[in-house]
Parts: sequence; structure tokens; C-alpha cells
Amino acid sequence: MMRPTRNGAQLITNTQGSAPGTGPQPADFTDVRATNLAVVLRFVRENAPCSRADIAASTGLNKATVSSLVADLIDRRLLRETGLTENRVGRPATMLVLDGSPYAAVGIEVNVDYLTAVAVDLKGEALLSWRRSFPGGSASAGQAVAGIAGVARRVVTRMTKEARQVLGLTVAVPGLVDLTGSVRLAPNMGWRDVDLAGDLAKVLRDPGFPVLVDNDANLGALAELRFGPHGGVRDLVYLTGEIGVGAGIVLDGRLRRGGAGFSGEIGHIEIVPGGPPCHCGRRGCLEVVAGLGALLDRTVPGGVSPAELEPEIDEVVQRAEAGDPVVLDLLDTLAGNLGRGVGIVANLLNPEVVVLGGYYVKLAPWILARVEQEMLARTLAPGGGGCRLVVSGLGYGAAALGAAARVLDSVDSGRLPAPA
Amino acid sequence: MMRPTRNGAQLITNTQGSAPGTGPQPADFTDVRATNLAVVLRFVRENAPCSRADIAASTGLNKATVSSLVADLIDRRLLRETGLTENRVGRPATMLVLDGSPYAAVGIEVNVDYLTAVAVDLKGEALLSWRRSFPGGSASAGQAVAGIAGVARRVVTRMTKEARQVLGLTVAVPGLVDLTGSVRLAPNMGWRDVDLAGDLAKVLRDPGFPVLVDNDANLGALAELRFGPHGGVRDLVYLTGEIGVGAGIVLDGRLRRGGAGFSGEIGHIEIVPGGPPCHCGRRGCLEVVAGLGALLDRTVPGGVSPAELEPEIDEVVQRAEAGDPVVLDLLDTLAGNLGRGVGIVANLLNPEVVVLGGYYVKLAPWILARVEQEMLARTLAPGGGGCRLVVSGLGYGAAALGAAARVLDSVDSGRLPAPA
DNA sequence: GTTTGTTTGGTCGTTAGACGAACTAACTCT
DNA sequence: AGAGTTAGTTCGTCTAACGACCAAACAAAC
Repeated sequence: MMRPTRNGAQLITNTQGSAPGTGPQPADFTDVRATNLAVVLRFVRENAPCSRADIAASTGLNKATVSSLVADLIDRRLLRETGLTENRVGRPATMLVLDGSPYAAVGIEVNVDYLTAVAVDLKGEALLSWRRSFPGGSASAGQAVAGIAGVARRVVTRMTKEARQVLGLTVAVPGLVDLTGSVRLAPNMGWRDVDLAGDLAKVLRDPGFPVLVDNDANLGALAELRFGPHGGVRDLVYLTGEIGVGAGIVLDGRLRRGGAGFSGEIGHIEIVPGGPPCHCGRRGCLEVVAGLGALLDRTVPGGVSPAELEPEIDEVVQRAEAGDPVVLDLLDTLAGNLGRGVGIVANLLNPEVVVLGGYYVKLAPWILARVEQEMLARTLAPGGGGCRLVVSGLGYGAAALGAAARVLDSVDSGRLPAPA
Repeated sequence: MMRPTRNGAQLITNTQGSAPGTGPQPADFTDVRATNLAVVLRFVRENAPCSRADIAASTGLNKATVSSLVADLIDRRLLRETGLTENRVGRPATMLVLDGSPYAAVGIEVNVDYLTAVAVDLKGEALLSWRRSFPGGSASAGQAVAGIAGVARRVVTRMTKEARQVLGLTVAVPGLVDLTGSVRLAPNMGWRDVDLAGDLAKVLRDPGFPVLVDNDANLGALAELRFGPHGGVRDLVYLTGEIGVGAGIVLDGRLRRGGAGFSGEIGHIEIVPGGPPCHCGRRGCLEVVAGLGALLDRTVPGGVSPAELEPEIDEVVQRAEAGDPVVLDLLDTLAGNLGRGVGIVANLLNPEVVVLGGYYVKLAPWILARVEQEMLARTLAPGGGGCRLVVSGLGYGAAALGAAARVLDSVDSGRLPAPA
């Protein structure tokens, strides 16, 4: 068996929210420990059930070190010993799995018309999945905060009843979210400069876990990265197909949020110069030529109300299935425009995978081929630079799931709960 | 004085070219040491001259640890003690500076018509800057490799004569370079699948230093990051203004190359649907509506020969200075199109800075304002999300300088020369 | 000049934690 | 039963950061 190379790992140092301009943090022994604990945790996540010996062989860590790390993780109730292996030569191995029972990660997705809450255990398995209607578009920001906090509280009490400790809460918002978790602009919600993370922490008064806020597309990308069928992909772009279009950008294995946290605003890239007007005041934005709001405006007489997005999409699907030439033509045009947007992404970022999410999933049978064809035709690198176009399998709760995944990510990168 | 927080630094672990899919590398003590050596080295680079006590106070490392690390770096001839401080209360401090004398980092920029070689010392100060004409467009790849190797050899012997050890050589190429340093496609050079890094290493037969190859825009971005006046910027995009247009993308402090290394191909994003044809076979690419090759085709009668790019640009500048309305109009159109490209970048990546490089520098007086205006008008985030547009001050050797910076980067991130 | 205070930088002992080797445990196969 | 194999633990070693202390070298106050 090949011993893995050990050339230059990146230590986890306590640089969570380090000020920009702060150079690289110095490291000490606790960083080594944190790094290795995270390594073992992630290995078990990806290879459960597995033995201490497996971990040592695959990671290159010493057997003794692995034993110590595993004991630590068991103390923290992150791992659990399960049965022994049988029918094998040699001493049977005690297998290890993630302990699903003591913790929960909570994600809430805020939308114009509804609010989705999910909780998952350490393994990422769903514990709870709620969907409530929610007057996000019409309520004030304060009311919205109260509504979100109410749901969060109910989720937390439910988890507490199951004897689970909540490790964190992340809220997904469709809009520009800065790096502090403050919503700078969310047109569909009618929000501007709402310090959602701060307000929520205040309303939940000392919840005992971190409260984060991020963009829905970013969190959708995290959901795909963790729960999607893309083994070990390090460069991925997720596209939300809602009323608007947003992108979540993962490069080298991590979300890239840009200088202020506003990356991924692909929806307002100009695709058709002089094209139809967009609510943002410009013309020909990707959102108006490949977004679903604009599509429905053209297929549904009398315009689209955000609250009724899903049934209207279903109607489009039915008409497409029935072969309605008007709808098929609109979908083909949409696919062409979307393909041009994907082509831009492929040229500029060269991701391994672009995932179509949201309602694009339902429309995939009629748009996927054309989108891919346009993307390939527009990338300089042969074969799109290896970029694959796939359809999300996560359904509509992707951002909420990604919000929960965000919590698990912080655990995986070293923020472990204290031992009992 | 505030003690810096020490919460979660990222250790340098020996993961230079770790296989994709390989999880995070486990860490051991040597990683801690490497991380801290790099921290001290970088601190001195940014704060020279400074004392051991300064380093300890600012980094949070223990004084004893700093002494040990500094001794190690002095052994490796990376640091040097200089004089003592005077006229201060207390014991005078022995000041430390980067030792400029024993090492050199070499960068070579390959272009269609010329070849630029630079060498810098540890401080980044230029030791040598050559520019040779070079029949890159007409020669075969093999001849080109021989030519590059020849120049490299001369630089190395020159450095050796000055008693300097060459720490590495990086070659900048205008084209698609994969992650192994193989040139997949360089239209202007007429190259396809040339394993430049491998071939050079072979021709230089065991040069004793690593030979890397990267895209010219990527390396331009590194040059801006290290030598440009952008203090501590973590998200930056560099645009090359040559015959074509390329982008080098830095996010969270590091180059992001994409899954295959082909990121940054902004030149072949479709800006004007149905626009003028591009040599790549498509229409309306940024390159043909904002590239300098296309500009010169319209201003210089009889088309442009790549070998004469600079004088022709100078002629455009003269005509612009003279107020030639045709040229001014063309430049304004170019600026509008370029601004749309920059707007795409700002929306998608939200960099703190976009740097215009190459020959855009000479044209800046006539294009900068319009480019910025278009960029701001097209970004969803207010104020362009904080994105500043600046002109490079590095001149034409930016990619070569960045190639050398690439070598220094690898030193800064822990790849230190062995002690004497 | 003497004293006092301040700052630098080094020494020494402590400690965390990874590593290697040896060892024990528990099984299968012959 | 014995040989072979694999798992996991124990123990001693070693690296390197850390805290405390100390001597050196200066300025300022007296």
C-alpha cells in the first residue's frame, strides 16, 4: 500500500474571522491537533464505517496518533464505535462511524413566499424539514426577523427535545449579503442594509451557537458540494433558477465570496445588449433573458405573482410535455441565453462542474442539451475545459440544506464541540 | 499593545502538488515550523527593518520562538542582521532585513515577438531585465523551447557569477496552460499540447531548481499583488492588454486557476452577439471588440503584424493626443466594450481591484473613465461592490516580473532553501 | 557619576503532541 | 496447536512552542 505523501499540508489555525491585511497566522501545537482532528473526522465522514487502522493507513498519521485523536473525537461525541469486523484474517477491527445522535446543524432558507427550515445530523442526514408560507415580500424586515427567529426557536426546542445540541444556524437569503452577515440588498424581499445575523443573534439572545447569514446561491453550492454526486470536486459553480439567477462559486474547495461578499451576481450580467428591461434598471440582464420570472411573464397571462411560482412552473412543464410550440420556443431561447451565461462562467472560472438548481431542474429536459451545447460552443478551452453541466438532485430546499452544510463545514474545518 | 488573536491559523502542510480528491493533509511539527518560518519571513518582508521583539509583538509568537526562527532563517541566508537602533530608551535592537545577496528568482515571459527575462532578489528588487526579440510566432515549439532554455541558461550563469543561487524559474506563456505546466493551446504562438515545463526541465537537465510554467495573465496578477500599490488586497483581477485579453484571478489571496488551469479566458467571452468575427471562430468576443489587435486592425492600414505592436500602439497614442476623432471614437468604443467585460468580472467575482495591464496602460488616459463608468453602471452591488479600477504601473514586463514573483511566493509559503 | 526604568534578546525548564518500536489481543488458516 | 495476520495500545523519544527568568545596553532622572 502506498504511503501517502506528506508534503506541505495546510494547518488549521485559529484564523476564522481574521482581519483582512493580517498576514498568515502563526501556528502552534493546538493547531496541529485541530488539523489532525479535522482530518480524522473528515476521513470517517467519507469512509464510514472504517477502523483506526484504515485511518492511519490512508492519512499517513501514526497509529498511536490516530488512536489518540479518535479517543478525543469519541469524547466529543463526534464518533462512535460500532461493531467489529468478522470473517477476516487477523484481529477484528472496531469500526467507527460518525455519531449521528447528539448534534444538529440547522439551516433556514428565506424566500419571497416561503421559508424552509432543515436540520441535519453530523452525517448530513435530515432530521427535520419544514416549509412554511412566509410573507417575505410584503413584511417589514423587523417582522421577517421575528418570523425567522420564531421558526429557529421552534427548531431548536425540537432538537433539544431529541437531546441534540444545535451546533449552529445559518440563514440563506436571496440577495447581497456582506461578510458580516448583513443583508445589503435583497430586491425581491424589499430589504436594504438589514443586519440579519446581528438582529437574529439579538432576538435569540445568547443562543449558544453561531448564527450566520449567507447568500442562497453560495449555500446552494455548498449543498451540492457536500450532498451532490460530485466526488471530490474542488471547483464548482451552482446556478439558482428562481425568479432571478444567482451563482455560488466554489474554487479550490471553498466558497469564494469576493472582497465584500457580493460575488456570484451573474443575474445582472448583460447578455443581450439593448435587450428587455430588468427591474434593476438595466437591459438584457441574464435574469430577464434566462430567469424564470421573465419566462413566466411571457407564458402566464397577466404576469406572475411570486407566491405562485411553483404551480406556474408546473403549468409550463405541462405545456412543454404537451408539445406547445410557444413554450418550447421560449424554453429554447431561454436555454440559449442561459448557455451563454454558463459559457462566461466556464471561460472565466473553468469549473469542473456547473450545477443547474432551483426550478431549472424541472425544466431540464427541455433546456439542458441546448445550454450545454451553447456553453461548449463558447468556451475557448477544448471541450469546455472539462466543464460538466449537471442538474441538481437536491430539490428546492437546496439552499436550506446548504445552510446546514455550512454549519457542518465549520465543524469539519476544526470548530469542534467541547468534550463532555 | 494588543496581543494578536491566535484563533485558527492555516498551517502550511506539504501539500504543494497534492492529488485532487486527496483530503486535507494531516499536520505534524515540521508543518508548524514551516508555517512559522514563513510567517516570520513574510513579516520581515513587509516590515523591514525590524527587530526580533517587533516580530514577537506583532505575530504573537513567543520571543524565544522568534529567536529560534530568526536564527534558522539567518542560517538559510534569508535574513541578515543589520545595525542597531540608537537614541531609544532601553537596550538597542538589532534590526533584521531580508538578505538580498545570496538568491535569485527568475521569470521569463514568452511572447509572439519578444522574450523578457527578469531576475529579482528576495526583496523583489530587480537584478536583471533583458528583452530579446524572439520569433515565437514562426518558430516551432522545439526551437522555442531551445530558445527559452538558452536564455534561462544565460540568466543562471550570470546569477551564478554573482554568487547567487537560483531558487526557481517560472515561464509565462500567453495561452492555456494546464496545472502540470503543459501548454495546451497558445493560438498566437501556434502551440498545441507542448509540455513546456517538462521539456525545459529536460533541456536544462537537472537544473537544481523547480521549473514552472503558467499563463501570462495569472502571473501578471501575481506581479500586481506583490509589487503593485494595493496594500493587503486579497481579491484582485488583472487584465492583460495585448493582442488578446486575458484575466488573472486572485481570490482570497491566491491565484485561482480552475479545475484544469484554464480560468481567466475573458478574451473569448461573447460581448457583442453577432459582432465581428474572432480568429477563434466565434463572433463578438471581448478580444475583437476590446483587444488591441482588433483596434490596430482598424487604425493601421494594411493590418497589424504582431512584431510591430509597440510602435503601432505609440502611433495610436500620438493620434489620440492630437485629437484625431476617428481614433478617439474607436478608443471610446473599445472602452465601452472593455467596461462591459469588467462589469462581468465585478458582478461575478466582486474583486477589490481590477488592474488594467499591458498596453491598456498607454491608452489609459482615453479609456479609463469610460471603462470605470460602464463597470459601475453594470454591477448590481452599489458602487460596484467596492471594486476599484486601476492602471498597472509595472510596465510591459509585468508577466515576467510575476513569473519571478511566483518563485518568491513559493518561498514565502514555506519552500525554503536548506541551511548552508 | 549613580540610580532607576525600559527594552532587547537569550537561556532554561516545561509541555503538547506526533512518531516509531515493541507488545498484546484476537482472529483465520493449515 | 501453531503459524500467520491484522488491530490497537503502551511507552519512550523527539520536536518545537511557551513561560519565566536573566543579563546586556541604553536613556532619563537625580
